[in-house]
Amino acid sequence: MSQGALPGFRDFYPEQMAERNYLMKVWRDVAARYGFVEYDGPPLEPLDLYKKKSGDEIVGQLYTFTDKGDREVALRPEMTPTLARMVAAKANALRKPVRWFSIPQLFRYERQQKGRLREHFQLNVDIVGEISAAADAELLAVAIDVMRGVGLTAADVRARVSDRRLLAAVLLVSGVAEDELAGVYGAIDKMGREPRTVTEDKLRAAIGNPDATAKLVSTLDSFGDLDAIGSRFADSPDVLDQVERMREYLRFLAALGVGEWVDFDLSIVRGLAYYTGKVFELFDASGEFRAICGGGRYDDLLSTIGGVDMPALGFGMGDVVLSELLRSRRLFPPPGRGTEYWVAAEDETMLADVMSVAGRLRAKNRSVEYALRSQSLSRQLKQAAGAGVESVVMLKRDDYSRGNVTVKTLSDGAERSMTFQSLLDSLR
RNA sequence: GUGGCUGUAGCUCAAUUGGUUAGAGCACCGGUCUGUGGCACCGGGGGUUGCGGGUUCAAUCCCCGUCAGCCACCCCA
Repeated sequence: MSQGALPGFRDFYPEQMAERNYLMKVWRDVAARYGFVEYDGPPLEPLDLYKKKSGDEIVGQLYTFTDKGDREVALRPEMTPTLARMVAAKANALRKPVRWFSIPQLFRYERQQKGRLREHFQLNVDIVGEISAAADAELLAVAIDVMRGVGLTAADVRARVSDRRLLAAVLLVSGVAEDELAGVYGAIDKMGREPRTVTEDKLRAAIGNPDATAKLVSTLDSFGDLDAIGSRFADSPDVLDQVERMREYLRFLAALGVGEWVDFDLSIVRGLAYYTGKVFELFDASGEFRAICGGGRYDDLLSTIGGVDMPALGFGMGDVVLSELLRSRRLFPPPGRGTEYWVAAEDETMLADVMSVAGRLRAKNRSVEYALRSQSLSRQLKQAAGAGVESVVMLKRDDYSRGNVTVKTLSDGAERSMTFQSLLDSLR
């Protein structure tokens, strides 16, 4: 076996490159449809940029090294800190709200698994400077429209939405202490993937007040039902206020035409510590793959990183899981047509004539190939068929000396004789 | 980083429960069909059986290590 790429890194052969280009085109088209403009930043950043946001423990999961100028640097594991820096630097000059997107290649030093490599491309879409839930709805609609753009339906993919503030209100009203919230978040985040008894044990361990635990456990069944949450906590103004905000969000999503993709699910927490409000994840409905996309509101990050107080929200959608899903559903488009014309000569001494014809066709913006050495006509046609060209321009010695060529259509074998000039004239 | 499963040509798989020059199909390259392709036929390249060690008269097959892949944990981009 030859040694392949480094673990978790990919070689993109033409076939995979076509898939990657297709996906990126959909990403760009959909983002543009919503008025987002593309930006990019450096793939290498100061290590401090990530420490500032996530603390020192994140360093173990990054590609880091000391450069020749003695700087601690890291390959970017995510785009948001870079975005925050860039926006903060020009905060006053930018028209608000900022609607930017990017498709960075990101790196993470972790053991690879299906759907999770050490390198991937990720669509990042962010809105900065807008607190309205309309912005949250707009953001999720972009992610869902990408699903539509690649041919997936609301039966294939579900968007699960929640809000940190609603969850916090429910927990606090139930009697969970402020400093216990983080531990409870962890247990709730996993409740969809673990037996209920495990979740209950974790809650008991995380919460000091037994009454609070009992109340919470009895509420878990209602986590997917916003109305049930509302009626269960009807005596809590804090919860009701958040329930009403969630209803507004869901109304906006329906207005944007993506309501049928969305499920309310209070157990969506998202791991990142910086999310402050609405959060969402996109999953394939069969549960076969990892999350396709995750995002939400992170109103405090700009001030943490850039020293500018601006509300912000965004999502990341990686190419790995989505590509796996599209491959399994056979949704990648068939390879596009490659070369249009193949120039072949009946006479093996005519290679220079072949090149001349190819050159003039290329000057007309046509893609043209030919055998790079003199070969039998049989051989040339075989190569033309292998290359998948539509037409072969055949040069026969006597004919060509009078300015004539024969154009053969490979699909039906039909041949037409014409002057080369008329062929050129027919091409705009 | 921890644990489990797996590892034979580019791909999919064989190889009498250790037995001697590791095979086939597809793919690729070339040839014939006496200069018009996709068919058919013929031929060719390509494996130190992931790598290293051990047991044995003998290892693709058994044991250990290592690397890689897959899965779970961790963690989430």
